[in-house]
Amino acid sequence: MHNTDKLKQILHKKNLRYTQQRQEVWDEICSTNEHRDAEDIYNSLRKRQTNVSRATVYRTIDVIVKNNLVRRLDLGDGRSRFENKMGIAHHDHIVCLDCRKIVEFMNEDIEEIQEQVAKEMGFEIVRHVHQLFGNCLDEKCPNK
Amino acid sequence: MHNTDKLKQILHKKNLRYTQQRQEVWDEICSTNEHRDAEDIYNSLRKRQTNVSRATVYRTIDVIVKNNLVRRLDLGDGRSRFENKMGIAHHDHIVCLDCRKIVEFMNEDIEEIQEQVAKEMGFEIVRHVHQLFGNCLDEKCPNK
DNA sequence: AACTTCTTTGAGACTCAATCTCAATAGAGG
DNA sequence: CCTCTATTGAGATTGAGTCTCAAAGAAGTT
Repeated sequence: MHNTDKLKQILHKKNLRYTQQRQEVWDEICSTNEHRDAEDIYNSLRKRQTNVSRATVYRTIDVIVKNNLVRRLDLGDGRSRFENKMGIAHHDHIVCLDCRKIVEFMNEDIEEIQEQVAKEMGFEIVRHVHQLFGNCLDEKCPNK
Repeated sequence: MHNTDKLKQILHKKNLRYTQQRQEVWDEICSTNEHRDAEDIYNSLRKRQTNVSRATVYRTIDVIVKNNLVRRLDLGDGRSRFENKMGIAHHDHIVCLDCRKIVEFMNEDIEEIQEQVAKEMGFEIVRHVHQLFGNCLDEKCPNK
């Protein structure tokens, strides 16, 4: 399904209005697979002469996060990153402490065990955060 | 080892000074096993007439976190919680979305698999964050 | 005990991501 | 094209945490 249609569909379903600004923000987010923060997205929009206010960028991101088009990532550095979720399977993240590279991983066994652990402790998991921080062995990474 | 000695020892090793204020903050942190934030700790100190400034509370927490007496916990709600690490084994956390109860868990298999996964992806893990968010089945929990 | 050196403290200013306010603007169904 | 609401933009505000700098105070030295 095309970007425009997907956004329109969701906004309509929730009785929200389809606006130029929301489309611009959504287009911007769809334009790369990097993990960018709200400020980056805002700046990219300005750079291509698209005037959407900072408040609207934040508000639009909230809407699309709540509607599962985008995932909010909190890597503990004080600002949220966002990643397009369209057609992307669940995964968690490994972050290089030197070059800040972010790599995705997914392990079915971990997923199962954590489900089991939670059950044993009397919990039903709604969501989880699993992040590994370390050093990558990449040649181009500083500290090599 | 007694609280006072442990703190003195560490400060001395790092050529930092042992002060009344640092002792007060450390005592306050040792006084419970809850996961409190800096503001809570600051308020508890004031409540018992102990005047340590907010800046000093934050600075002291930084010192003891860096020296492994205390663990900083980021549960994604915008402020750090702290937990005493003295004699406490490694564990991760399950958080109830309804009552905010925090329970600890530890699973050796998950620890091993995540180490393995990181290795396969060319990383050496330095630290990790693993948090499960969900609903507890506790009778006293709201939404029951 | 007095001296010296260097660290620490407190009060409040400041930062920075994110949220809020409210008047003006503009979707969308009739 | 009207009406009813939702949305927008600019800038103020929030809140956790950090910084500044003069004054206070550890701790080693004589």
